[in-house]
Amino acid sequence: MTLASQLLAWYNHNARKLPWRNDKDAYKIWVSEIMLQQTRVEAVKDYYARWMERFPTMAVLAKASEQEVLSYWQGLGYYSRARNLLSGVREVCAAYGGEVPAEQTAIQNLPGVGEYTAGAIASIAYNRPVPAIDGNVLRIFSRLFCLEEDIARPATKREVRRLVCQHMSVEYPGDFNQALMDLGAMVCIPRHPRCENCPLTNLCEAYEREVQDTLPVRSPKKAPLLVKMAAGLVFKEESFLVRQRPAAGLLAKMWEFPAIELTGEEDAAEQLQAGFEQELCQNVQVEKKIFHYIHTFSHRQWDISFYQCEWLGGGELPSAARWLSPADFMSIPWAGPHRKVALACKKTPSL
DNA sequence: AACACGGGGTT
DNA sequence: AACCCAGTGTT
Repeated sequence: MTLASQLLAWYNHNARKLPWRNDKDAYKIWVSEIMLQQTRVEAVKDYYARWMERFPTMAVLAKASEQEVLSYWQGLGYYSRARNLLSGVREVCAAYGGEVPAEQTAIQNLPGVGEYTAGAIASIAYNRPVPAIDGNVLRIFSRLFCLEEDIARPATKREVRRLVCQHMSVEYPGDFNQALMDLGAMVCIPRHPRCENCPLTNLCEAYEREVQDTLPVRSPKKAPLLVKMAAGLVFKEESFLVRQRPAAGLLAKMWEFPAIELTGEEDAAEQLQAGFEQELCQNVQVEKKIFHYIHTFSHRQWDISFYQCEWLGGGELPSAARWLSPADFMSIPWAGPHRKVALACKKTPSL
């Protein structure tokens, strides 16, 4: 018996039934892999179903607008994934005759597709004998071979890649890679692995030495930066003033109620009013605070207050800003906590 | 090598 | 409250 044969035997009886495993369509594998990056399976299921209903083929997706695509991604996070997926699919339609290429190197040249995702698509959709090394695989192999170096280090990843290539199934690379994902999700889980259910304990050095709970080793993350913000809700003739965020950076191209980062000691209302003047050429009277949210990202935390404002007049709006009726609120992708406020405003436009 | 990039579930 | 997740791109 080999590692691969033991793993595949286990997989044949324990594979999870997942919506994107119903066939080997490279586009479906691609979409699922991108959605699953840094995102839990349970969170992805609903998004995947809605996505496939609206964008069942690459030809359909290629013709959709970026804004609509972002709306379908709204709430999943890491929005560059959606923008890259759209441009990647357009590239496949234009340069590859509408077929996802089968070579890992070609797949990896598509935007948003790195080594892991290219390996997953090549192995699952095209049966290419290439590894797909993600957090699950790093965790499993760090335990199997008792690797005590930080798994974030390139040297550790190279060592895992070497070991995976040495042990992977050449006959069933797609099932082998998916089996590792399932093992990582159900048995060799991050904390307190369920070794009593594992098909590989006879090969596992960490199990042998009873150190499976101490692996993998990873460097500590730094605390998120705290950012205080103020946003203004300006209502005029049945519409609210909204604007699109810049094309790059956090929540790129998503929409928000005009907001500023608060600095120093100055009064929040004063700073917000000045922001409307400077950035939007609008004169507003900041009134009372009506919403407050703490929104935590992976690397920063917004402490954001939403103020009701009275519109007193203004010049022409910059191109990124416009008046939008609450009836149209769900047609645009909202930036994080702004969506909650938009929903509240939609329900009670008067406020 | 370090950092930017979301959001939510688990412990 | 800390930790983690089917990572990729930029600096």
